Amino acid sequence: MGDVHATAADHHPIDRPDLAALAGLLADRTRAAMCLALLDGRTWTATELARHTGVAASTATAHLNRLVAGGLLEEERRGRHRHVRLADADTAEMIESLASHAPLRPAHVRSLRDAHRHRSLTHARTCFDHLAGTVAVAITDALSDRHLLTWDYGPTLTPEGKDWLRHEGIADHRDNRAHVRTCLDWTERRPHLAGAVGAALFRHALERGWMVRRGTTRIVTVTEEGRRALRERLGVEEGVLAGPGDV
Amino acid sequence: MGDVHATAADHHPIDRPDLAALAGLLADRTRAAMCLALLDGRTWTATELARHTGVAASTATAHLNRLVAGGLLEEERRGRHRHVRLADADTAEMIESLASHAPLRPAHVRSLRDAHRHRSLTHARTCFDHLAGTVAVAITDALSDRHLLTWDYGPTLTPEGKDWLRHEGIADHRDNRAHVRTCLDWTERRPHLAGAVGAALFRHALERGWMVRRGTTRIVTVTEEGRRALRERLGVEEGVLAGPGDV
DNA sequence: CCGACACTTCGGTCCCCGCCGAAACGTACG
DNA sequence: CGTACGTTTCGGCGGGGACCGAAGTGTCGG
Repeated sequence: MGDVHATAADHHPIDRPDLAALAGLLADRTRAAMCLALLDGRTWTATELARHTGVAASTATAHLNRLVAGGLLEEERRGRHRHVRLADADTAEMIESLASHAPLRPAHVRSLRDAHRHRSLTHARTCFDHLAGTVAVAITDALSDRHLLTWDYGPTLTPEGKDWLRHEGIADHRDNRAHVRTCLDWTERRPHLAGAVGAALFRHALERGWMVRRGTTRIVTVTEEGRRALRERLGVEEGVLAGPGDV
Repeated sequence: MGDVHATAADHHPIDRPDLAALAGLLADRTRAAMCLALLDGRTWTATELARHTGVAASTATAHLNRLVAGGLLEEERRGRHRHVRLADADTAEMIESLASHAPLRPAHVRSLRDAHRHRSLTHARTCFDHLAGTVAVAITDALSDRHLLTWDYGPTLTPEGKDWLRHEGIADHRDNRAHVRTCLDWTERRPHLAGAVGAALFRHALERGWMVRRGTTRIVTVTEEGRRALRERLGVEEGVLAGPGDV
């Protein structure tokens, strides 16, 4: 039957997901650290990332090339700067989800500053477009306790929950198919609210001055006003909301 | 101030997720292929996986060692055989989710058998404990059309949906917090029903003889009886349910 | 127009790891 | 027992890629 391998096979080009290629992008300490840093949803320059990960500028260039080519990052050249950010919310979710499944490794803490920064991160941080950390889990729990969020057959807003969002003016008007997702917290190992509703809630909190972002990091602190608002509106305990001391 | 790095830092052991380590496990073609194969939820022996991925037995041993050590696989030694399977449904979801984000690569098709196998896989296959492929997407769409499943604020069963499951005898009695999740299909790039409800539905279909698994592969075929049942109960079009010819 | 700066390219080193075959080990089966 | 078979260990080979420093390109600011 001679040469067979050039017949019907070519008519149906077979595409299979290249899992190894995607995983390979994240399989390096430096690139993983870059992606984790970019989870703050901001735009970083190449030099910032190089300094943050502790590698030479030339090494950072090579890594960013691969991440951009792989579609994980998007770049924007402005003058002599190379700005990069995560491609989209979907990519961010994938990375955060992967991180939540990853084994925990004891990290080398060099200074008291490091230790404090870590405490702040576990307390409240951004996760691309929504909130993560102890505070996020507490808010999620509070929503559940008040029957605004239910877990039967998957996390969903209850009718009361939808009304509450509208009443608070948080409802995401741009799409009426707002998405409730939950995100597993690495520190808490418990789910917190994510998706479009989680993002709208966080945006709302920032606009009302309930929370502020700490400089150029992922760290978020809850303001005095925020503590009051969250206690009054959701019954979140003040103790949980108090950060690890003021910096 | 001399030696500082051995003070308060040690009191607070800092654990950070080792994203690179987890990704590294999947960053190899052979290991990725093994995990993808294991997505059928079955138990494979080391030799089977070696043959399936086309590597020597000794190479397979090394890979399995790493996957087991990394917690992705669980093993069971029986006599001279080493049986492995994915650690749990959570791990399977993570891999499938990662696969759905991975870039598609044109695969090398060697034979007509390969091409046909691929068509069968895209039509209907197992995804650990539930169904994936064109048929799964069609069923999910049908559930949505009949308002048994809603997408507002995240995928959830409607009250009608819960009643329908109970009426059909599909309800998962083991836990009343059954979980609705959706899984992005690589072939369709559209979501299909997963989670506990998806699993219960698939189990039900197997028990009623609506579908049968094809040998030791992930391939699933819809029986004549299944076609009728799905059309009558959910209004799924027969055309979609017909497989790519009988083998 | 000249220095400072952000980034890139290039050359070179080093190490990790995926692969194999050969031999050893242990179990199953006649 | 002895043979067959599934799996493991070991040695060795080869390639890919992570890293750096030095030199080059382009841009901004004085």
